[in-house]
Amino acid sequence: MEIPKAYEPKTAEEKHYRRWELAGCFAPEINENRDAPKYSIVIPPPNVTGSLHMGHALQHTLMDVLTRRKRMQGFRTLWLPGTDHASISVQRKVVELLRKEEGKTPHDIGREEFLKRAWAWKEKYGSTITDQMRREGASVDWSRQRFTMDESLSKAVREVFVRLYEEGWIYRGKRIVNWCPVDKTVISDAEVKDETRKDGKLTYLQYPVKNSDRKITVATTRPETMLGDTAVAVNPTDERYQDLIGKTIELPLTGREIPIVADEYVDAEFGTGAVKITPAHDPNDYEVGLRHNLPQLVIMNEDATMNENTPADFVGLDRFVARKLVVERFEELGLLEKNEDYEVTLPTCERCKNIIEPLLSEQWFCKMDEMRDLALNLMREEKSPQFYPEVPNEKVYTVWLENLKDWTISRQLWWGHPIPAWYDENGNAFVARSFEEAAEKAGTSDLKQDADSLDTWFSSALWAFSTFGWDGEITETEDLNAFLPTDVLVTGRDIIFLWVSRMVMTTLKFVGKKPFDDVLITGTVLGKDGKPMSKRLNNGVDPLDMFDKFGVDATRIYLASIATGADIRWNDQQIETFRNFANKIWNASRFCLLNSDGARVDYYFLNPQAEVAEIKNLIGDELTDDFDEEDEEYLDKIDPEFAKDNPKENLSIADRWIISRLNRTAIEVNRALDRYFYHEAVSRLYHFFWNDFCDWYIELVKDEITSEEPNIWRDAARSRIITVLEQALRLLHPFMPFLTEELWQMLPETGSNLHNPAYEGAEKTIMLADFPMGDANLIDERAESEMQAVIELISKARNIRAEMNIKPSERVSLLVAANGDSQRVFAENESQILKLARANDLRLTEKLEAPRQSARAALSGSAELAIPLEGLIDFAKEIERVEKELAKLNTEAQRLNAQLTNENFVSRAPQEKVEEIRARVVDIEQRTKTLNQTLEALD
RNA sequence: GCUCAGUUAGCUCAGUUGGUAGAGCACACGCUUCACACGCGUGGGGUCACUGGUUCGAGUCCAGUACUGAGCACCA
Repeated sequence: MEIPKAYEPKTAEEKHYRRWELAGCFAPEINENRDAPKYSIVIPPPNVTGSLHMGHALQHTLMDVLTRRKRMQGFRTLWLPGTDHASISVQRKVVELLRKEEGKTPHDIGREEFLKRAWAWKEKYGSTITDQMRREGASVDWSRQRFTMDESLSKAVREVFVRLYEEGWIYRGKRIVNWCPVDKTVISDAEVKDETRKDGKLTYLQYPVKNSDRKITVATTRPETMLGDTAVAVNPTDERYQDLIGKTIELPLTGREIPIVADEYVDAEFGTGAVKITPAHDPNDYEVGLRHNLPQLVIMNEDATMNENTPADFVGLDRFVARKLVVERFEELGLLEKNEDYEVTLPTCERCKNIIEPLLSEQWFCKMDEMRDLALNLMREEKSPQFYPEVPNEKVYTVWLENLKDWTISRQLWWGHPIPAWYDENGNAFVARSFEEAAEKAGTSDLKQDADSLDTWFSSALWAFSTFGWDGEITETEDLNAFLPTDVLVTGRDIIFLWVSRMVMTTLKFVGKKPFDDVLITGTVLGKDGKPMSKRLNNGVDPLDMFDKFGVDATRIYLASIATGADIRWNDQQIETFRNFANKIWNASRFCLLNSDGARVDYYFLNPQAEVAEIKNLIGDELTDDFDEEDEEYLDKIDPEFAKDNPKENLSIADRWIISRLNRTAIEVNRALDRYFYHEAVSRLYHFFWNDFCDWYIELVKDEITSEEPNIWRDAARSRIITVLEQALRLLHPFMPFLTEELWQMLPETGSNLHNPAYEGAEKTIMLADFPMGDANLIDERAESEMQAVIELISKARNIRAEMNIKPSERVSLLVAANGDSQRVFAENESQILKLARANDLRLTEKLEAPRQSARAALSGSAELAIPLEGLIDFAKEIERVEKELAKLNTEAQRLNAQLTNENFVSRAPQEKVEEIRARVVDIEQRTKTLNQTLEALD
């Protein structure tokens, strides 16, 4: 077999995905077990405008690891993919394309034509991200792929809108909203992001009082809005302004006269104690305006230029230009009191980052009270959904719900779900599932549909059940029954409000079920500079570049190695670690494969007792006369006399040790993944594979399996190592699907017989192999401690060699003093010890008898090691080495003794603990004694 | 302003019932050891931000301080 020396990720990556997909491995239908428990995840739908970024790669990896493991465990597993229509993003792309290619605006071509272009755009570019998901190895069921504007999902949107309207939760009203002048649409509170700027100004403007030489000073961060002022307010108790309440102000620049009103809202302590009131451009002013019956004067256009309600020389000016001009004019009039630096917090549009303009506007709103309570009750009564990590996410979620305000759901966009409302010529609204229904309600067909569309998050809110076929008319489907609630939602913390909470609310209301059990909130992958990746900072890392450079598997397992929920600063060196790990797996497998003649993958090599039990179960406990020929080959397996000569049942300490380590690892990996502790699972696998399997097990059995002589003992050893490897590959598969599949296919005698019973008929693939759960009965504490002693002996010998500068080619002798039991262990592993310590003989005695010219080391269990170094020993150096060791022991002894002489410790600490410390002190004393003798001998 | 999180080896980070401080990388020394130099062996390196408290015992629990970050509120 020709196997390249270095792992080439591309080769494996190109080979397997399509095969898996064609074989139907991703669909739940592959599972042949009728009674299999289900496991389901619905993907957070990426935007059709998006291309894969590190956040996706992270989330997809985490979802795929869970999905692949559960699938291997025999669950009926579904990971449902899909995409989101992303109305603002697509709209912006299409507008831009239109401008560039044809120099036209959307209004030039009209709504219908615009939507055609938008669909075309979606068809052309909308699958970028789903193609990239194939590259990631994401085992999603493409046959169930959804898009938020699919007919069935759109129908669900209309249905939900109509029902909420009919129940009075959705209404149309005039309110101050967040207006994005660049996207030219309203956005919801949740889509506004506050940004603090230090270069703001607080401008103090003087307003002359009519028929008086008094002026009243107001402060503002947005001077241009004074053009829309319809009052000045002061606190009713403010003595400074008592005589001015009820007077009139001649508003400069406008020629308008406005009243001075008294309102509790004004804080007398802040600024000048007088506030300009602009009801149409500020939410607080709006409220004040309502209380005092003030006019609502809108002074801006939808692109945030000044409108015809402003003086002629302002009309058409951008808001920021107008701002400067207002200040200039006030200065000219001598009415500018001051203009001081001020730190301001500006509302910005989450999507386009431009500054939001609060604006009076008529929109559709959704009152959340009822659905909010459903969600809060679910949390209170069932503590659901369960957040991971629970702190701080559960609180963030709950507090947000408690303070929830009405949701602005209309958008001035064409791309999206049209609002199912029609107006007659008098402007009466008819909300209906279709035009026909609306016409019936209105009693006329002379209706015009609402020009706006719905917030993209409105359809996303239904994603948990609309993806399973719920459309309002159809409310039960096989998938809905089978897969809802899903097991876990994996997503980022930025959309807990925008999405997670809303799915909980709508699913409870419309399906009467919770959408998911768990919510796993991932951290943010930051750039190398520790800041969130962004185009502006140019600190982004493209996952596809990482795939090319380090391989998909290395990238995946690196992403999984990040502690759950923690932010991570991107670092190429970390991913390189896992690229090297992939190569290590490749080469260890290569070694096993190069020595695999006569070997086969057979789990019973790792658990012969299970085979014996199975055979006994098969043929009965007693060997009766009707024992037929066919059974004879089993004889050696159940008869202790024969078993002696059966290599399958004669396990060395090293064999029992690696089997124990393997099972311990499997148990820990499963335990960790059950708690979404991916990083712990990765760490366990990494160290099991690299340290236990490669550094020790391969080295310990190397001679045996590379022996030239083919015989049953060698073949058994080969089968054992290759079976351990195969188990390790299964454990690694959810993290590194391509590498493990590539290698697994090369192993001798792998087939669908290794599959989980649920997939017996399927084409052979590791992704359907039974996931090892680990068997606690195969954890062998004794083998582990015995092997630990062997490892310690070898390590100490190597340490002496390195510190004494003994050439690798120089063979040494090992003199070891140990008790009977330890001697047996060392003797059993003599050849391995000699090889790995580069020694040519090992002498085991009760008491150490070593020449003066020896280097020595104390081992655990009162054992001692000496290496005679006649002519080689550097006494000064050896003294130094031993003293260093003694110093270490001394520090520890002091600390432990301090504890033991502390009466409080001895009397109050658990007896167990005290005994443990005592035992350690004894051990340290023993070692110290040994080393002191060594020093004496050296003097 | 309120709330929360973080502060552990040069770097990036683990450390869940309080009981000998860990990993990877980097660093030093030595290796053509027949799977792997994307490697092998050995080693050095930390008063776990600071102050106080609880405890026989604190990286771990409590209070406070400093710095970093996030969310919410305010923002005339």
